[in-house]
Amino acid sequence: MSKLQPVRGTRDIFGEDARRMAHVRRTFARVAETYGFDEIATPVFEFTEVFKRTLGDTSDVVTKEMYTFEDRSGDEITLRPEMTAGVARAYLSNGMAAQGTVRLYGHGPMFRHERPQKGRYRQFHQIDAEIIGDPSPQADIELLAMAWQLLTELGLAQATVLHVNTLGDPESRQSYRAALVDYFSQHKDRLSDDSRTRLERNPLRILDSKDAGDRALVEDAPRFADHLTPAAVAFFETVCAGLGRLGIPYTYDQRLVRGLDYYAHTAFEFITTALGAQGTVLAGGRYDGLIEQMGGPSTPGVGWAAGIERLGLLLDQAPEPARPVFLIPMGEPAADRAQVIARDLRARGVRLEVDYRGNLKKRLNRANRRAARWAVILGDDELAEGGASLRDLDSGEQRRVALDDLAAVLLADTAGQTGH
RNA sequence: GCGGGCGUAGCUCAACCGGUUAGAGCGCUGGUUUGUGGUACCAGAGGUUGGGGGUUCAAGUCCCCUCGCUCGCCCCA
Repeated sequence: MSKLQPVRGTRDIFGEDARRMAHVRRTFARVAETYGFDEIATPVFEFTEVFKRTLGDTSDVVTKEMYTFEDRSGDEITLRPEMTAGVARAYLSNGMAAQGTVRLYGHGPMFRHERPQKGRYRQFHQIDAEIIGDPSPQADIELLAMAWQLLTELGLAQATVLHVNTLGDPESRQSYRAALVDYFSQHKDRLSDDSRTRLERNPLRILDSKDAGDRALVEDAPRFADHLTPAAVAFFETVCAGLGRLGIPYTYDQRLVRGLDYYAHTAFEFITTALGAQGTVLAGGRYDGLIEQMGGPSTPGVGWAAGIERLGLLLDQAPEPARPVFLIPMGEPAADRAQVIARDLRARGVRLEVDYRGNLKKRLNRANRRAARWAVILGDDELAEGGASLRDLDSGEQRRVALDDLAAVLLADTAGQTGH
């Protein structure tokens, strides 16, 4: 069982899983286009620098989760652990600043070397949306509106809760961070081990610790709200008002944080309780400092990403496979004709499978198992008169149809169901 | 990276306090039937019981290691 197994944390996606994920992707693409986003596909690997600079040297993702290697020419390469860094790099590489604000969406595999769990893989897939170049809270609102519409169309809006918080502007953050460090340092002895390291590396993270002792301390910790500048407050209130106006339910969650310095203002997560410890299904926020940190001009940005597997897992039922037409030629001459007939029908858009083997009973049986809608039976009798027997596999009705009319008849019926 | 649970056919599961050729259902292939389905009957293929080592007259069953899956922690989609 060692050789023919996929690498830990990776898996083959087919059948129902593939259908669930395709449904998520297609729904997302449609909604994103509707909001005026253009598709972008960036490479699945980048120079390691790209992620190191944006994620910071101390984040968990960089220190212990990246798939990093040296390629044959000696370059340090990393499989992308998330999409934003690559998109930001593409924005700079292609001089997109000249276009003004850009709205980009994309999807694809991401890689993190973590312990797999339900809804968590080492290769997983995300959909991603970014608005780069727009400093206004309107951009945040649109992005959230789009996320909400996506979840609604997937039937998941009720299954998730939107948590929002503000991380303020840089001044707010610095002031708050200092206050937090000060406070927790005084109670260092009561902090959990994990949180003691957080205090060094990423003090905001202590706020969402799951440790009971930490939580007690957090109760009395300084509040971000008390350290926000008036401008930061105004920004956040605009976002919240927008959510209210659009009828998007949310809860203000002061413990929702992002560790890295380039984040600013809005942070949000859509959370479900249906996936165990992997409750976050779609998350994002504003990253006004990121592009500058990467070496570009100061450029605002907001975005979010969602796990396709997680969304797919939450769909209460998988999309049904499309129902094909089953072409059944009986005998050699019919089989020869069937090749041409099949090609012509497919060229006109009929979803068609041909079954050449076994007696009619067996073949109709297979047609059932493939959930075929129609069986087209082609035998000597039919061929003699240039027609075929068309059998409705739901009702059992059967009639003769001229070969020339076949495509029209089948397309008239399947038009409504071959969608997806 | 740390801790708990679990590994028997493609899938879901049997196999007593260790006991001799590891079974069943579903699925798959063929037949009853080159021409009418969702049913039936018959037959067949498919297992190094995840892998390795140990204890024993004897291991799917007990012990150790390892790999994989799974749940939680860290972190995150």
